[in-house]
Amino acid sequence: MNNRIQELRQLRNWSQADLAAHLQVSRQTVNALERGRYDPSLPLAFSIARLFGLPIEQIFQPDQDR
Amino acid sequence: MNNRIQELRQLRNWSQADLAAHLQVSRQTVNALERGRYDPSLPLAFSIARLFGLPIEQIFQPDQDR
DNA sequence: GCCATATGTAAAGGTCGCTTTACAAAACGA
DNA sequence: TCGTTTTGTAAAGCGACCTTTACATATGGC
Repeated sequence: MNNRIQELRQLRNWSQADLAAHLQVSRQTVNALERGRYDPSLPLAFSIARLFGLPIEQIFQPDQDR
Repeated sequence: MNNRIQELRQLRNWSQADLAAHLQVSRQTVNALERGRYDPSLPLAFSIARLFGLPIEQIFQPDQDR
C-alpha cells in the first residue's frame, strides 16, 4: 500500500510531530506510515483523508496484487 | 465505524461464504465485519470497495468522534 | 423428519497497528 | 560552533485483525 502522506504534509510545511498532533497519534506512527512500515487502521485513514480534504483513494493506493 | 457490507452483499443474493470467497478472507471475517466486531484493515477495505464498485467512503462511515 | 445451507459464536494463535521511552544522527539558524 | 528542531530507529507491551477448527442454531426443501 502506497501513500502520499509525506507529500501532503510537506505541502503544508508541517513537521511529522505537527501532523501527529493533528491526527492525535504518536510521531513514530506518522514516521512509520510515511516510510511504509505499515498501513494505518481504517479509522486513522479516514482521519488523514479528512484532514487533507481528499478521498482515501487519492491518498492511499493498494498494491497491484490486492 | 459503521458499514453497509451486509446490505451490499444481500443486494447480490450472496451468502457470507460467497462474499468471503470473492474477498479471499474467511467466512468468520465477513461475519465479524457485518456484525461490527472490528473494522477491516485498509487493504481489505479497498478490496471490498473495488468488489462493490463504490468508494470506501460510501461503504464505511467513521464514528462521530473520529 | 431429514439433509443441506446459512448464520452466529468461541478458543487459540500469529501478525499488524499503535503506544511510550529512549537514543542517534541530520539539518538548520544564530 | 552551539543549541534547537527534525527525522529515523529500537524495544517492549497491548489490543486489533485475521486465521483455523469446531460447535450450535435456524431455515428451507424434499
